[in-house]
Amino acid sequence: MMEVAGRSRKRPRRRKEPLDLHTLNPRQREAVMHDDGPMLVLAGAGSGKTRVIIYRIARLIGDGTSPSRILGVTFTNKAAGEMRERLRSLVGADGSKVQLSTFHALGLSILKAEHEAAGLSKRFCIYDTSDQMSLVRELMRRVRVADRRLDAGKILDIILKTKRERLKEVAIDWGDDYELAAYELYPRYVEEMKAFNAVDFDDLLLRSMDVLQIPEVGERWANKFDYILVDEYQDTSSDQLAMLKILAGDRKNVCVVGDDDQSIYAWRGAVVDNILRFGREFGSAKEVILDQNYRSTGHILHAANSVIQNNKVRKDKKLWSADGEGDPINVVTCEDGEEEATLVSETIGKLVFDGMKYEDIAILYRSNLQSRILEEVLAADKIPYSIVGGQAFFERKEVRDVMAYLATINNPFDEISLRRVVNMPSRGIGPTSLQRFAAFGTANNCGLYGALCRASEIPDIPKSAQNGAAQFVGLIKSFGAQMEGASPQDLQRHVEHLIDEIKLRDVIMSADDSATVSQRRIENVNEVINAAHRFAAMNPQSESPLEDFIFMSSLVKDEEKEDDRGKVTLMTLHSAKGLEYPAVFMVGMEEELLPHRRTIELGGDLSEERRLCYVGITRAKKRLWMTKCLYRSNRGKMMERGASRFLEELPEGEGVIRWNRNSPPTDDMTESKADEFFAKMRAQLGMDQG
DNA sequence: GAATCAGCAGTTTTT
DNA sequence: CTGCTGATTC
Repeated sequence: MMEVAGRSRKRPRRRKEPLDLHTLNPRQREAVMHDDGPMLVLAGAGSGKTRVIIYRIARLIGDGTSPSRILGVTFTNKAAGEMRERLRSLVGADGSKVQLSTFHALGLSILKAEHEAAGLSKRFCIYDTSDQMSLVRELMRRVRVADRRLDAGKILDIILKTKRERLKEVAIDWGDDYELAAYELYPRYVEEMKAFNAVDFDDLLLRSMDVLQIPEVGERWANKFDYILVDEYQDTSSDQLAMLKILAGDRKNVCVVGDDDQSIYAWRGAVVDNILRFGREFGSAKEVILDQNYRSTGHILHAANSVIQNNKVRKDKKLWSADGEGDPINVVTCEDGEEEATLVSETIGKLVFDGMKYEDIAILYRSNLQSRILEEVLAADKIPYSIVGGQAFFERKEVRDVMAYLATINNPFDEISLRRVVNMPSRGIGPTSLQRFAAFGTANNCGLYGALCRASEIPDIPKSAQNGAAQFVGLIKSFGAQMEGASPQDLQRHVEHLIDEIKLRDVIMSADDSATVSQRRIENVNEVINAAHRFAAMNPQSESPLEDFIFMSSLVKDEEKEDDRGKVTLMTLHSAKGLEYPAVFMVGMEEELLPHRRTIELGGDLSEERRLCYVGITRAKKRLWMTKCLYRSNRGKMMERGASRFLEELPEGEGVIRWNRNSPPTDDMTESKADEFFAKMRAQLGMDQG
């Protein structure tokens, strides 16, 4: 299984946790000690579920199971990495032999191993969403089904949905332009993906499922693992469940851990039902409920319980804590968004004055739009912050450019990557020439790359474009030959050479943008070289390093891990899942923001929005503020706002104090000290200005 | 082949 | 109010 190329993880070595079962509560111990057969662990927020998984794996190894026959499945590479580390600190070297993977990486492993059976040639590539979009856009241009400005994303959605449901053609339910366009483009999408030797994210699951249907292949994989553990099971899709069933074989030694109340990705195909009917899928399953919370204080948990209880379909459980009630939670009404941001900023100032660290504080919101005003005010108040969920490293334009070159070198039939780089830097191959090349490729069944190879045979192509094509093909071929049989250690050198060869840094420097932006881009390009180096260091055994490096880049959303210490964290409620902070602000607790307008309009099921609220509340360890505005400027216009219905669902009584920003409660924590603090701050600001 | 402009849409996003 | 896309222009 492929290693994740994370930033060099220099975090302090974790203290070695002894495998002492007495540190577990009875329920946790039950889950850890459970013998064979399926088990569902319903783990409420903050109930120590990761610990249970780690300890269970350690216990299995301790009882003689070979580590390499244990499979742990997570949803993110980050989670897999963290689990690997904790495991290593618990059981030592054996821990690294455990197979830890995401469903998608697992699918990729299967497709790589069984590519012949899957009908893929050895060098296939993975298309991510933006590659898929490019393909759909290209198809829209080519087939003028509806040359009006249709949103390629919507068409893609329909195509992908059809593909996931394994339908032969797009169902026409509404007969609108999107459906008709998708209907027209669907077969072409499939055809082109095949011609390009490309698979998309869904294919990693769907096509590996196809392969596993072949009896001897399925059997081989079903016998690979003795025990399977799945984290965040509430987020599994029906395909993932199906895959799990095959891998589990008849032994059904499957342990899934999840929380139906934290299922917030149904819109992305997660099936909450998977958790509610796990027993039916796997036969009589043991069920363990972890509801003792080790994270938050009482009032916060009461609030969370109180809100989530309003969801009708759920596994009944109630979080409780052995610790005290703690501070009440604050529900604050503000005038408008700016005042809300100011309130948050000032309160953070007080918290820090009282000794809290910036990194202990998080601001959560429903939609990324909300971050802007917060940023402005925090910056003005000189409060350091960092935002989670910016553009992922491998999605940045200049990084994609490099990766597209590598993808083309690896698989020249990958036309999306090919088109991206063929005229970068400029080689005199404009849209018209490209069009002619493409037409020739189609007519002679040799693809765009084949056409570029035979540039001189094609009429109506200007000499300059012919030369450009020859030069380009020469470059691709030369690197292709170099990469052939290259060792992982060679990879970095080749990538460096490539970047020089295509004069990427010059291209960036001569582009429009400001010096700082260009500088950043060049740093990103350099970072690709570093990433190649890290990849080589982590995968010294890779037989096709180029290919594996590209795969890694498609599967790993490697956020730039800037140093978040000393900074307040801003992020969406979705990104906050799995994290915890001593102090949390949930801003924009308003109708049409927290139950989001789109969800309200779609009529009916607000349970996922409620879960989102629940996730937000349960991130807080000690202090929680929920803020709302009476007015908010929407798109240029001030709009009156209503309080989120979820605020009504909070408990009554001393655990929740509701107040208005204009009349804060008198017993405010350290008001006099805070005044002193702000006086000092104002003086400082005054000095800065003068 | 690059630059500028008008028009439009505007949740969430682990892979 | 923004940010992106496609079309138009030089």
